[in-house]
Amino acid sequence: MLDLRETTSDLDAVRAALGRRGFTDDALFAELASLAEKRREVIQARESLQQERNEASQAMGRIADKKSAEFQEKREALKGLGERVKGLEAEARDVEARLGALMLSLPNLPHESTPEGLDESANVVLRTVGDKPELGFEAKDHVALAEGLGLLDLERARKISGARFVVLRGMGARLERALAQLMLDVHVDAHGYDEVSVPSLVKDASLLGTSQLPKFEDDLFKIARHEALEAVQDGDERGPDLYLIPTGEVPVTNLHADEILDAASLPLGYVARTQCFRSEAGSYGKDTRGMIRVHEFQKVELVRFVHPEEALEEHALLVAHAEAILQRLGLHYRAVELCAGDLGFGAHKCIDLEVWLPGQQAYREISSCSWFGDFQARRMKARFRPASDAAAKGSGGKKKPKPQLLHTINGSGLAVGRTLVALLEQYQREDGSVALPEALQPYVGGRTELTP
RNA sequence: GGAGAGCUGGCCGAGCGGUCGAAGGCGUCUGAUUCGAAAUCAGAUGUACUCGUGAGGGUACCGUGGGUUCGAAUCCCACGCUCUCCGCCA
Repeated sequence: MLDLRETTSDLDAVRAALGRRGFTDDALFAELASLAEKRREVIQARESLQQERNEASQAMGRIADKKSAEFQEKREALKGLGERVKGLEAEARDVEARLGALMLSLPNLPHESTPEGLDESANVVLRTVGDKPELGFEAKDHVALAEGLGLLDLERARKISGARFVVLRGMGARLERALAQLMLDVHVDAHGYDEVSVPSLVKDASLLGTSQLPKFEDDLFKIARHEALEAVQDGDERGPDLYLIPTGEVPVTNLHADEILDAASLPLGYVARTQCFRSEAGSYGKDTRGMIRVHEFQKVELVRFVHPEEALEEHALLVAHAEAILQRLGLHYRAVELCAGDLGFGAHKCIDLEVWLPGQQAYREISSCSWFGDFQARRMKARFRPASDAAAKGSGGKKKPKPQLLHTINGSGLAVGRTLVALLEQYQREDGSVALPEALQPYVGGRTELTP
């Protein structure tokens, strides 16, 4: 969420910044401006009436004899004041709720370094690492390879769960496990992240915090609990209130919701392997084959909580951490800076890592590393207290600095399933066997290749 | 599934219609003491909104929403969340 005061005090700047990402809605901005003004008026009216009520009631309290005629008289005189206060309170709440809903619907402002452009064609390739493997034969795709090697059983996945689910077997299952473990080990031991193991089901408030809700409910799987179901059947408005996480970002980022952290504890870095669930509504016909786009997959997620002044460098650092995995595995990939129009809803700046898939002759996203500025932190109320700095010391002031919103950064490090796909496709041999990179070998019992 | 308890400031925890933004403790900060530190003593220490150039003023917040009342952290109702015990279960 954007800051209300900053947004309304310079609405044109916000409109221009959001315009960069193709977000234009004049009616919305007009309503925002008028609601913001209305809000001030109502707040002022409410507060002055509250003050009147408080002063009168306190005067009542000071009258010793509650049975006196004076007391009775004053009480009569005050009847109705409370009602008027309540009326204004309700009005203020209504205005603030409408304004809040509008603010929640605004995406984040792109960072100044974010390239111009309205769709992915304007994304900028920052660097390409490694080379496309020269196979010398026609590349098979991961489905053909995996089925040839007995790693993948899509038919049975369909039987037990339906389309867009995957069953891995034998070395397929083991490779998934090995990859996740390699990733976790590198991030913990080499990059200094704290490993956490977190729930796959979260409350709506958590999804609101990381900005999957309220706008992207259709992308999520909801869990209907019995009580909640009954409430719905009884005509109650309340819906199910637990969701399957679409990414580890949600539970991990919300670890510090509603907290005020010590400045000295920053930056904080967490890594988690989680199951991820996506409804993939609206992606009919896209990537229907194999394990590129499925309802359930594993991902190793990196999340950093950082000081705003260090955020830009911290973002680059997280990208480097994710890249390190690709490099250890010897996978050819490129880093792409998303243009303003391709940014995710909450992102301030975003760099995608795209791995080369010979079977598709295309680069495919394997990690998306976003810097959210204070967009998520404001929704989550995740703050830190700055260290008392030299300025305060010099002036002899002993005021504690005010809490300030953190910046959040996250990215996959990496999507496990897609890493497996890339591995198979890039290391494939003409006979359908697949070599295994050295870094992975200790995790698969020393095996150096997969053979049919 | 059954029974019960609770939700108060950075944390713990008292309060149970007006004098309560809220005792006390812990933590933190400042000062005294010290060669320095620990210990001790004294003082300070919530968040947000709003008015004001400023100094400063006002308002809200004791899980959330509603009700009773001149007045609610305190009473009533609903909801949410957390916890405990029993049952079931990885």
